Amino acid sequence: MAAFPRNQQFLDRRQRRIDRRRAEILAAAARTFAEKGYANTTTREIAEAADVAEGTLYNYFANKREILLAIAHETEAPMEAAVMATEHIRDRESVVALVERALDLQETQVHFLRSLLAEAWVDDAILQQFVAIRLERTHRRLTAFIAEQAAVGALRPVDPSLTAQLIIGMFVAVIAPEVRGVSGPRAPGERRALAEAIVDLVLDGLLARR
Amino acid sequence: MAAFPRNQQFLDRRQRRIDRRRAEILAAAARTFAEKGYANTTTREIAEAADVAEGTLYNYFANKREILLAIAHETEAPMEAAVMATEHIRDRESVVALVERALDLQETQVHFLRSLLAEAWVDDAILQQFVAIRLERTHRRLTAFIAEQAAVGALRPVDPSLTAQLIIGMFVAVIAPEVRGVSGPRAPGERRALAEAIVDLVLDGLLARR
Amino acid sequence: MAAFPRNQQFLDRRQRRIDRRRAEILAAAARTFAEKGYANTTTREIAEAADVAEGTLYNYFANKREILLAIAHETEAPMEAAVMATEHIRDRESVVALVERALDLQETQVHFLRSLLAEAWVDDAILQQFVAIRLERTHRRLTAFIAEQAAVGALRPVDPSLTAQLIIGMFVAVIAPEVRGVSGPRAPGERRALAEAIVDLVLDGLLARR
Amino acid sequence: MAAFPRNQQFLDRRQRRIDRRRAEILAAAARTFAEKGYANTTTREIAEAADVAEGTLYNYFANKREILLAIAHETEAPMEAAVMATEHIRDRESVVALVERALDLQETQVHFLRSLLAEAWVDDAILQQFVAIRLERTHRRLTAFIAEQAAVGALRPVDPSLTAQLIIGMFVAVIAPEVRGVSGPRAPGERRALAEAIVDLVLDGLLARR
DNA sequence: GATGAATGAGAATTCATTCAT
DNA sequence: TATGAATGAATTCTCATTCAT
Repeated sequence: MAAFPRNQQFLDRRQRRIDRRRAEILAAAARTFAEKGYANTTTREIAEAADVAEGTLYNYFANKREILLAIAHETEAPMEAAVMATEHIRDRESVVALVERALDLQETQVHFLRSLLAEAWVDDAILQQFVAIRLERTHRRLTAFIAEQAAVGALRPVDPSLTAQLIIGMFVAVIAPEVRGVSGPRAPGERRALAEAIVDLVLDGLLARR
Repeated sequence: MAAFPRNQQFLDRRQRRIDRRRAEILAAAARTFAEKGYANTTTREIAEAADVAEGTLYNYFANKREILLAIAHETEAPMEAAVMATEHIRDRESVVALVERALDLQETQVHFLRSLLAEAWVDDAILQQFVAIRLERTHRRLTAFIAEQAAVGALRPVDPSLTAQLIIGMFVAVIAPEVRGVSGPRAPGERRALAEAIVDLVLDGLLARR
Repeated sequence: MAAFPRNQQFLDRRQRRIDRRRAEILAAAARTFAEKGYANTTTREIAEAADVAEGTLYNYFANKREILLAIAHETEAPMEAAVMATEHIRDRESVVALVERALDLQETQVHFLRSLLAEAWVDDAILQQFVAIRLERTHRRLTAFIAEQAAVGALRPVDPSLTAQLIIGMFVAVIAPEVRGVSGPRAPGERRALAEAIVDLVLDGLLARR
Repeated sequence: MAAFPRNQQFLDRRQRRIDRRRAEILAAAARTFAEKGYANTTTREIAEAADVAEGTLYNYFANKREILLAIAHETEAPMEAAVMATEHIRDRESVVALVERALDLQETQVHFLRSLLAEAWVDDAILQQFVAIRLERTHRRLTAFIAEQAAVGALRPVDPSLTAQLIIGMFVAVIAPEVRGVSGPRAPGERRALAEAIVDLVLDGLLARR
């Protein structure tokens, strides 16, 4: 039928419009949640930020909490990628690259992350489902890596689990200010220096060698 | 006047009763805020947890936010003490002692801290007034200490500010699970091991020495 | 014009399609109203039950209330027929036939009637326009019939109006469970027994004759 | 303790005030539900009718539906009494008394009943819990009575269950207009005539005796 | 000081109706 | 005509705060 492609095209266009609208609402909500926190944000504010009517929100999300969960899901892909990257830690350079990547949080992702983390302090389901689960995986991988390197004599015989936790802490400390919104994005050069400093500290320690 | 001492005594007793009641309310509020977050806690819940009537809260605090601020103020003394302690870092043992102390958060303080930190993610005034200000002081002291030790050749010539930030991150990573409430308090022996591991890692690094 | 018949035919077909669609919507709405009540039924539910889009409803009816009124109008013909039938009460057999017919409510009509009666409890316009008006006509006819039969000595000298009201009450009591939806349709044999029992009771009373 | 009675007295007074307020809200809600139906009545309207703030409703009832259920419960006592009264049917006079009593619905009860019955058309839980259950009990008692009287030869050998249903129908027909609100309360004399007419019709039938 | 019922502004959510496609 | 996303007024319910007792 000749009409099919044309019809299909219309459907596609409509679907694209819907997808775009959904993404706009999500971005607007993330911005607002990041600014004031989930509980202090009203659906009216989200609607205004997204430039739609309040009722329109409910054509895309069942309720306010579903918006938060959708935001949390949006962070899954990039966080997953970051977790995967911990597989490839081999040498100094790979670690530096990893830290750099972790600092490569786009503006949008910053809002999504801040919304997520602020709520994770308060909402056990969010904490467990979207934060703890990934921290734990990262921790496991790092622990395994350290243990394995220690076994072959490349690293000192430290407590692998504890050490992994401390390294993650450094990591978090580095991204925290930006995620919280107290400092803007870092310049690329700064990122590199930061990444190298972490690796340096972790591998060589502070003590001066005689 | 002969009546004075007796009157004074009454006033003291009354004052003590008032102080005690105030502290009870604060502890109850901290528990509840820690469990559900400030915004999700109703004054009714606070009143119930404190076993007083809702109206009674308003005899002690001007409004709900003042309760939160009072909680934040309660954390000032212990946090101040922790900050002060960073003055005394001299050798391995002093650092270990410091970390141990930081882990010495009483049950009550845990609730106060969790309430405070959860809200600091969302409320700029809280963040600035009660958290950032102390982090910055700690960071300054640590930076100065590292620079000074490097100057005399006791430490390697690292970037002192960055290193200070990373060390604080490790610290935070270690207390975070308990503050967030995902793990219970640690056994004393565990604390010591943790403190030693941190110092070990920071000072000697991970690399195996040939 | 030669084209006319063909054109006409198209128009007829289109008109039939429109009429059919309208009837489908009405039936779907009646089912839904009957199940949940007018006020608890959303236009979305009606549309889904009729398998059309929500907007389509508004091509056939000006608004939700017009759908209810159209349903009410649908009940006019059968109820009118029932009212007319009261004209023909002559002997036992004719009354039995009348009651049987009243019980001959089709599945569809049951939904229409339930929607109508539920709303008549709450909506004065509906009550007056579609229910009361017919009850009154029935009552008038029955009253006249009883009076007239009493005048010729066929019936006892009762209060005709009151008696008419009581008879209508029995009627209603008999169809009520099915209309309300608490009992399914009755078997034909049951209907006949019911009709005969009513006539029996009304004409002969309960008292045993000596 | 001397203070006890005084304290008790205060509590009683407070409790009485609370009970009174609750009853006022219930009466106001019943009036409004009776006028517009449950679903068409807003909590704002109830509050206005009760002359309290909207929030106050929720100090007395968990939600709007609980108000309806409380209304339904209010009808329990009088309806129960009416059902109990069917026990005492013995002779003409007792039946007349029974019908009279059923017509003795106070203004308030009329609103409560109308709210209840209107909703019973639409809400299965209400129908079952508050209406059907009592109709069934009444029906059982009446059936048993008729069967027993027929057994001793006092009544004709009719179908007791069917007859009971028809009698209930007459009853309902008599009270329906007032409950629905289309006719005002009847004068006492009228009630007596009505009651006697029902008994007359049921016992003696319509047919003239030769 | 203590109480808790009353308040009403404000929140999330629903839904009849409109209208661009 | 048919569609269904968009709208925003209206609704139910919550909750910090007040105040009479």
